[in-house]
Amino acid sequence: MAGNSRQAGTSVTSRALAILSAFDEQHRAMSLSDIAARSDLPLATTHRLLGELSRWGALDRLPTGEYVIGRKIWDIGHLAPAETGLRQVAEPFLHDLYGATLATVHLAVRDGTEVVYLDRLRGNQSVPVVSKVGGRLPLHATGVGKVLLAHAPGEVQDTVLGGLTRITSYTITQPGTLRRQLRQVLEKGYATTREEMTLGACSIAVPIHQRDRVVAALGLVVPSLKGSEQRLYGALRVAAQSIGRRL
Amino acid sequence: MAGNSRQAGTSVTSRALAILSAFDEQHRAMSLSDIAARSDLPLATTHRLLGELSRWGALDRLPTGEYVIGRKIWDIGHLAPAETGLRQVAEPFLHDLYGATLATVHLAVRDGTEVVYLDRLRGNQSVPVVSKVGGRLPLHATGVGKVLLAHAPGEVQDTVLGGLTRITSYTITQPGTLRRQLRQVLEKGYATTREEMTLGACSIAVPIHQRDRVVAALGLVVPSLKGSEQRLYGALRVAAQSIGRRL
DNA sequence: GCCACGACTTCCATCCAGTGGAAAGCCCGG
DNA sequence: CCGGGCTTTCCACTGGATGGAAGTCGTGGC
Repeated sequence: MAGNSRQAGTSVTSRALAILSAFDEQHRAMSLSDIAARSDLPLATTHRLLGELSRWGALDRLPTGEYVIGRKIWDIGHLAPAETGLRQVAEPFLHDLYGATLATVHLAVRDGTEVVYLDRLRGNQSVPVVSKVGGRLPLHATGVGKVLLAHAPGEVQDTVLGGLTRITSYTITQPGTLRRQLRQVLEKGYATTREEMTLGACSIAVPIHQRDRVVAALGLVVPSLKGSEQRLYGALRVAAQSIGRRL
Repeated sequence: MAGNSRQAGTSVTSRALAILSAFDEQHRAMSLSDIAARSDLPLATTHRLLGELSRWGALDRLPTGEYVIGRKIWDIGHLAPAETGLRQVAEPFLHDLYGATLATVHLAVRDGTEVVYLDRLRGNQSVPVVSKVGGRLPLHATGVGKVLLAHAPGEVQDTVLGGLTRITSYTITQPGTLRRQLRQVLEKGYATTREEMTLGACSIAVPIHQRDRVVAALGLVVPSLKGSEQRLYGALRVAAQSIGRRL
């Protein structure tokens, strides 16, 4: 007595992809049952797909039996032109920026209503930051996020402004306040945050233009912007222009 | 009149994976027909699978109609623990190394008979290097490669020694010579190359130990090792030990 | 201007590969 | 030694993937 009653709209391929989607920052290692539950697939099916994915190298298996994302995915991911191209070009300028400011340097793009960090240079003894390369954060509480949001289509802005979650006591949660700031970002050419994402961390960020489109943002994280805002902005602007010219 | 005669041993999932495998360093952007040819699948099937993969975000489509690896793969790849964990830990030490030496810094692991570069800090005006983050190079012609090869299982060594391809006129292609060097790597604790991969570039590299296993290699690329070998080795050893302790 | 050619997209009858419930292993901890 | 949770294997069934062919689009040669 065997069954067969697949849900509508789920091709075989998308099931394999659903399994990959089950992994995220909070779920880097999962057991068979976890994965089956999170991807909403029957155990037996999940088991077979996990086998195929592991054999190919998309997943690895830990000694504990848990599954994790494998090297092959990491590998192939680095062929993505947007990410890698931009990174490649920006890399030396990020180093220069770090050398000139000793602040944590961020290179980020927008994906939907989130910031995705493409690269990060972390100063050794500098402010603690939560960003990770490949990681995501909300658009409204980071320097690079505000820049990207200010240059995003209106509908994206509306979505984000409609759900401003509080992260620290300084996070901006009033749509009106943020909208005003976004207008200023366009006027002044840079965005700042003051402990809105992490207590003790302020940031300043500028857009990177490719031709006349904003494709990424470049930011610095420092303990305080007091007095150094213009100097940091100057360094950022030069770097962002140089990167943009080379795209 | 439709047909259906699938080759044995090709599950649906592996067809989707075959498509992803069709992409590599030399083929970052391909048309439908290219992909179908390279993954040895019928056009119509490839077309449908490409559609599914694109819809999910595994692939993007350029304005020209060509397909490229999409951000989602890049994203998920960064959840791979081996790659990301090691990188995360090593990052600050790589910066220190760069600061201390101003040489190009490499962090790499072995995958089969190749080096995979996990991270690279490129000095601005330093020697040109061919490595890319996520890229692969042969084991026998790079500093990090020799280290990883020296600590690899015998069968891997045999395979590599059996096919030493020439890259520059200084590349070591005599199995005996290389085998002798590998023994020295184990004795001295570090490996060197002299223009074996790129003319005008020498390198020095050390292993990174996790408990008592060699999990990665750390290397520097400089115009010349003359006189600075011991100083560079010292800096590398300290960094590698610090990284190893934190794993 | 028009046709020919290549590349991409859509269609659909066929049929076998994927499916998933169930049952059998396996492993701990009590 | 037994019970419960998790993983692995099994297999009859069926509906979705398949791919040859036909349709469409774009382009360049004459």
